[in-house]
Amino acid sequence: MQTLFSGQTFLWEIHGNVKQFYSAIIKSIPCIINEISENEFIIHSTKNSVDGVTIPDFISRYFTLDIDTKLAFSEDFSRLYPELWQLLAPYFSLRIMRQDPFETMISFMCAQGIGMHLIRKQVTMLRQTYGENVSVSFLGNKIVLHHFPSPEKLAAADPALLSRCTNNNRIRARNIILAARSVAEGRVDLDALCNPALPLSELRSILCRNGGIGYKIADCIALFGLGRFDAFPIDTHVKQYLAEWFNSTTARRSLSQATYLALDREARTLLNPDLAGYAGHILFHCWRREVKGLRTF
DNA sequence: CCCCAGGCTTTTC
DNA sequence: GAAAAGCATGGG
Repeated sequence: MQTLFSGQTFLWEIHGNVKQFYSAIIKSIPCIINEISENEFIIHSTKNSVDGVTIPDFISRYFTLDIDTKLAFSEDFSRLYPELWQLLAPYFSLRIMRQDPFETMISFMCAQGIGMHLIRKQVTMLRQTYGENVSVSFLGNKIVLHHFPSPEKLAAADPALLSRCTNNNRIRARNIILAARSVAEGRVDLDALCNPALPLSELRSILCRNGGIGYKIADCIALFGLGRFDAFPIDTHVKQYLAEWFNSTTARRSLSQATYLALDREARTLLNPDLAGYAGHILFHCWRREVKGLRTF
C-alpha cells in the first residue's frame, strides 16, 4: 500500500463518507481515501497504473484537476455579486468527480424526495448487499471494501430484498432493477451517452425514458457520471439559492417542468454555459453549508 | 401532526 | 399541452 496522491478540500460525492473513514473504491483501482483533516485527504493504492495510465494522471482526470473552477462563472460574476463571490472563495477548490456512469445512475435514482443522510445510507447498503468484496490492509488493519454492484447483479436482484436498500421504497427498488436490466441488456448504452457531442436536451430525454428518472436526476447523471459539466441539475436547494442570491422570480414558482427549463436558461446567463453544472455544484454546497447550516462533506 | 428532504408520475383542466 | 394533486418513506 503506497500513498499516491494528496490534496485539499475535495467534495466526496454520494458514495463516500470520509468523516467516518469510509473507504471507497475508484473504478478499477482498489484504493483507500483517507481524510487527514477537514481540508485534506490522501489516496492509497496497491497499484501503480491502470490500463497504462499512471495513477497520478488517472487521479487528475478523476478529480478533474484540469478544471479552473473560477472559470465556471460568468466573466462579470465577481463584479455583479461581490459579496457572494467572497462567500464562495473557500469553495473554489471543491471538485466534481468523473464517476462511473452506472454507479452514478443508480445512486441518483436513490436521491428523490429524501434527505442526504438517507441517500448515502441507501447507496452504502446497495454496495454491501450486492457489491463484490475487496479486502485490503491499511495501517495494520484489514479493511473490507465493496465495489458498486454491476448492472447484471442488480438486474437479477429480488425486488423485496433490494427494497431494504432503498429505504423500503418498493417503487424505487423496481425502477432500479428495471434500469439495471436496460443497461445489462444494452438497451441503454451508457458509453454512447458519454459522447460530448450529444446535445444536452437529447441526452436528458434519453435518460428520462427510464422510470424514476426525471429532468433533475437525468441532469445529475449527466453532470456526475457522464462528464457533462454543462448539465445544471435543479433541485430544491438550487431553486432556493436562485431565488435568494439572484432574485429570480421564476425560482419562486413551483418547480414544474416549464419552471425547470426556464431556470436552466436563467442559470446559463449567470454562469459559464459550458461549466454551468460545475458552478452550480459549488453554489449548491456553499448554500447548504453557509446559509442553511448543513454539513455535507 | 406538521413539514421537509439533492422528485417523479398520474390525474385533471 | 400544462398546472395540480398524488405518491412514498424516514427524520426533525
